[in-house]
Amino acid sequence: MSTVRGARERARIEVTAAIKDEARRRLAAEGAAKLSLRAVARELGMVSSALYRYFPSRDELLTALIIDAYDSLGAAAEEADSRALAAGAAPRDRWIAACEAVRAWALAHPHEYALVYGSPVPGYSAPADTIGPASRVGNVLIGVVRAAYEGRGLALPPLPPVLGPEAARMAADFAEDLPPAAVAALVAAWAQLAGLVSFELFGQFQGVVEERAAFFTHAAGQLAHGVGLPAV
Amino acid sequence: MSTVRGARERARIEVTAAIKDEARRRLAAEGAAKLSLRAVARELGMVSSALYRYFPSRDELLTALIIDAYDSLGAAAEEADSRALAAGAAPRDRWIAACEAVRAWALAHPHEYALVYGSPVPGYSAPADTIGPASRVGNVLIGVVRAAYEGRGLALPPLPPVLGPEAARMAADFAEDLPPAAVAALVAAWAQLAGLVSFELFGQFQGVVEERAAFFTHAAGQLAHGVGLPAV
DNA sequence: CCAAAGCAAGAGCACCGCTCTCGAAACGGA
DNA sequence: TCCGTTTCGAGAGCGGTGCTCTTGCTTTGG
Repeated sequence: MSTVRGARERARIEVTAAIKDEARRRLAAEGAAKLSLRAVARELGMVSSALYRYFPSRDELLTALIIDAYDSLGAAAEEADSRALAAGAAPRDRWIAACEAVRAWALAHPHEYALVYGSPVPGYSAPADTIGPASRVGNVLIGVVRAAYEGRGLALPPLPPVLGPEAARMAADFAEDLPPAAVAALVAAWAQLAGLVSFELFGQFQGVVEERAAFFTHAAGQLAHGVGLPAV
Repeated sequence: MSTVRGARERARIEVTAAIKDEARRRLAAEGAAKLSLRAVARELGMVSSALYRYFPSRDELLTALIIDAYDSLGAAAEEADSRALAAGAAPRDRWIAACEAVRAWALAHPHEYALVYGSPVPGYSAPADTIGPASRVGNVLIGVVRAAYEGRGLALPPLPPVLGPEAARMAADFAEDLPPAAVAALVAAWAQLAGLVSFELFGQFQGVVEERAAFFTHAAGQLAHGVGLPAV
């Protein structure tokens, strides 16, 4: 698969990784707005123009970091769910574990979280390369709901008629074995989860919520209820 | 009150407003990241250094825009709720109307919404001047829940014991006449509402949700249920 | 072995936030 | 009315940015 042909390709891969590492370091330290190519190059002992051999623009570098962040966040959620599953947790507890993993990752990597779920930094438009890694968290949540559905079933209110076709389409696209109402609820819960994490991370809870971990766990439990997971 | 003493103060007020207007225009056109003092000054026919007589830094200009955005958003929510109230709407419908007003404002002013609910742009720290205007949306939601509470009461699940003191504190701070469980649910719903709007605005629903207005209305209804509003 | 391709380096362009100085204008008390 | 004080716009300038182009050097592969 990834047969490295010569010293040149090897060097290219190494330098590309070094650039991303240094960029990630500066991103964590100062945020995306202050991430400068020149500073990254300086820290790596190269001149700024040399960096353009590896990334055609600052935005492309940021996009690479975004993809890595999606992957890292997705892996964290997957791992937390796997751990909960191995411990024999009920769907509701797996759900909460996944949500808490997302929150923990966000608190540990605030600027990377802002990069993926905050306001889009460049002109606009998340490139198509990001949609794959971006869905990993969603897939974890889908898996939890699927397990509950195949077990005791889901407790969901009926969908309003106007949303019927839309929910059916979403179900066909993302989880054809689940009821459309469950898929629609899942998408909403996913966005709401991000809202809870973003508010805490971006300081909106300052002076409002103090016991943030407990509050979040409670809210995640409410989200679990919202997607029909049994309370057991 | 605001007696303008001389031509100097009058000019200062006018120029300050003109700067903010032009900055808002450029913000709407290109986003906060690309808002430059020099471009604003250029468009206003002044030299960039002159602008520092009115705003000590770019961040201070952005802060002023943030405060205005909070106020504009809050006014939109208040107006929508008042209209619903005047039309004799039930609390649940007032709630949905307020949520839809927030979404509509966000869609109409995406960059300003990103400024207040997206990732914090400058170094950090929302200044203290923003907390007043920031609470207007929250107050609307509180008012709707209060009306329901004083009417038929609220249908809320019990709070986990660990959150008892925290919820009581939040209730004392923001709505002492409401049950702590309602206030806790309100805060969570507020964050979740922002999550729904942010996902739509920041492109996270691209390729996922198509019928966004209907989907949002449904999700807002679920949020209403989450804060205990009767379904009537 | 040698042409082609990849590479780092440097100079340079246009822009940025911000500071400082300077002269003109408005202000307000004597 | 005069005059010191304050406010203001303009200009030059500093250090920084993203990005481009040219210039040679090195690796590559036929």
